[in-house]
Amino acid sequence: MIILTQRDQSVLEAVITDYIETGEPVGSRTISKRSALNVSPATIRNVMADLEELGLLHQPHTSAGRIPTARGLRIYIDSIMQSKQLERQERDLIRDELRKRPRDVKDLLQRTSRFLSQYCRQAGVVLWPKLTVTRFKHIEFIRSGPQQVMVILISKDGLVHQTNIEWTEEITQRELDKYSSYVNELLQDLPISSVKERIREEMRSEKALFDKLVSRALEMARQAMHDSSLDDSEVYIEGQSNLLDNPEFADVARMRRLLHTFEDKSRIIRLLDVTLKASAGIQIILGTEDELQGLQEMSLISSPYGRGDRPLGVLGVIGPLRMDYSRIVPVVEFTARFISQILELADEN
Amino acid sequence: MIILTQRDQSVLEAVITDYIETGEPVGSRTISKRSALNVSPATIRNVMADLEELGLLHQPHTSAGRIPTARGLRIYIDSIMQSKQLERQERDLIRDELRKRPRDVKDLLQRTSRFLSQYCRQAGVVLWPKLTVTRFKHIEFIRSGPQQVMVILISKDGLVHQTNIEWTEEITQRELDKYSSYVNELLQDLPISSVKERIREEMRSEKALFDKLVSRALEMARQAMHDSSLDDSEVYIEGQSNLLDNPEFADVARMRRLLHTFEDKSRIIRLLDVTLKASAGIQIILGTEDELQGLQEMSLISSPYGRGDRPLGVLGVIGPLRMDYSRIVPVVEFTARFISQILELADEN
DNA sequence: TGGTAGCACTCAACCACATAGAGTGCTAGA
DNA sequence: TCTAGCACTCTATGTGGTTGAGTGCTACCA
Repeated sequence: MIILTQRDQSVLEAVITDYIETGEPVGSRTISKRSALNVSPATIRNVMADLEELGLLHQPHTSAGRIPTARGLRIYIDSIMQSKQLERQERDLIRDELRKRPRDVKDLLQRTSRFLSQYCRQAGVVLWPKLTVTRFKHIEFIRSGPQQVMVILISKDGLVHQTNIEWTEEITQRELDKYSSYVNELLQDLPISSVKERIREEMRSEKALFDKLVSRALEMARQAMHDSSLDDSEVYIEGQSNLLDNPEFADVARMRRLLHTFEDKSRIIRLLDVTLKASAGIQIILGTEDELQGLQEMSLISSPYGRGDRPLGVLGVIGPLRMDYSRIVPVVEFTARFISQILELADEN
Repeated sequence: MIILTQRDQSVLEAVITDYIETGEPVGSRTISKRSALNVSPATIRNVMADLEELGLLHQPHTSAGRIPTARGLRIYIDSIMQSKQLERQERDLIRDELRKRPRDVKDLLQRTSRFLSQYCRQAGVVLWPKLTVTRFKHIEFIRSGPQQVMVILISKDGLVHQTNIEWTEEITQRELDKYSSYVNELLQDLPISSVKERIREEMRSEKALFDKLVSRALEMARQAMHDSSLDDSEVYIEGQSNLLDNPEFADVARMRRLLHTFEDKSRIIRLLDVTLKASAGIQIILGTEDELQGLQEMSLISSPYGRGDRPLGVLGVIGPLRMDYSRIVPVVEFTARFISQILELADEN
């Protein structure tokens, strides 16, 4: 555990704030002039040397100023930084932006992602709710071939999921309708995670053993819910081009690495899944080599949305390590809360 | 109309092939050695000077070689280039790639886009089928609140579309089921473009005037089909990072412009719509300033897919002007044909 | 003992200048 | 009509010098 004196903290904060603003290494003179503590550059230099020894600052070359390391940022974020409060008008703006034209969930989340990217001038990211955490609302079997059935599954939150299944014998739409309505009745309001279980249970019941319709309907439902893609996650990343405006991406090689990472969504999904499972409010992950390969020098501010006890997905902002955390953190926090509200409303019915 | 001698054509072709390969301006000496016509560099220089005067070649500075202009490329593509035939094994590879795991349409097209990007090492692009060009298969009204109805609309090709409508009075799922089955009967197999018309017609019929259920069902269907998003297009662009590997994007400013363009999909959609409407097989658009703003120096190779008389969407490849057209054109062509086949099969039922 | 002033030192960034090499245009000759 | 040769142009690359920001260290002060 690193213990910093009040002055150390002030200097660290000053370096970081200035660095976040300018993106350039910060010299001792600048800090001496800017910061509240009235000490000379030479003194600052001593403190900075100490902070460098602790691994919180870094000097690109001997005659340059300092920039914060990931470790330095970590400490700043965890114990020094004060998140700015959102102004009322800012909150209103976010609300208006997200509330307009309440179309389907997909639209809402896509727009959220776009909004986050624009408002924070970084990349906005939203992890799509997994079906498995919502509740069953409706299923529909539709004949799409002599022995082919298209299945549409709808969750309480308004998520729509689509699969195809092959059936062993020819089947009419009329029969399928009967299956649908039976299964709908049976599974109404169940958490999707326990649907499989319920079906299996029911299949063992007396009714299923003797009633051909029931047993077939159950078999079809079983196949439909067996689909592995039920558990698939999807992720929206918007505003990647905002990242390019940061001077840290003057380097083309870096850009390329980053875009590659964004295209291979699975890695991002895995990362967001961590936040989802932690589900402990806002979370900030700094891209040191070990944690997010491919996102070195990047940083992720994210928060789960949904009910506290039942998070649906994750939303947040991806940007360079040099981001204005004190501004973006409350924006992400507020957005997550607001989206949760909207979705909860839908879920009531 | 520009008339070129045989030799002019050969030189133009040689410049372009070499330029496509290396990305560097091509000098007279290189061509003299490489090309089949055995003439000295000096002669080539004369020809090149002529071609430059015609606006087909361009010289970045006096002591550099030539690069083709968009106009030069146009002529090359239209009348000089011979598309390579696809090897059997290449065709098999494409087929295997696209046929595996026949999930829903979305998945298929997304994979197609990804495949095109990987195989051509450029960005792959797919314009999603518009609902309006397919035929009606199934509609489902689902209660999502006391006065709110979620509408799921499914087309023959397996496209799923979702809307919400507000209803003026409270309504039960049971009623909604009746509406669904009535509307399904009524609209079965109609082209979606004429569905609105059909509904209006039916609303004027005697039945609708006296039967409350019918009139309400029709009203609901009308509202559902009124949704402007029916006509929305969506577009998938994959493999943007491939573009970065081209040396022409060493320039960061250019990159940024390009990414911005890709994020504002509406422009791309408008562009692809042109191809869709022309529906005349493969089409190559070169990004001279006037045609595609934001895509300067880029080029689009695209082809509609679907039936000839009823194209569903467009797929293709976006890359720099310097692309291996002779290789990519047949790939796009074959892919479009193959995807059309797959979708047509689904449409039969 | 902690803070400060001063000074020598380091290093990137910038500029001016020189050089090499690729490629051209032009002219004279086959 | 084509080609060989030559002078010319222009970029890319490299070199050396200068500038300025910023440091570390030491000596001094309260």
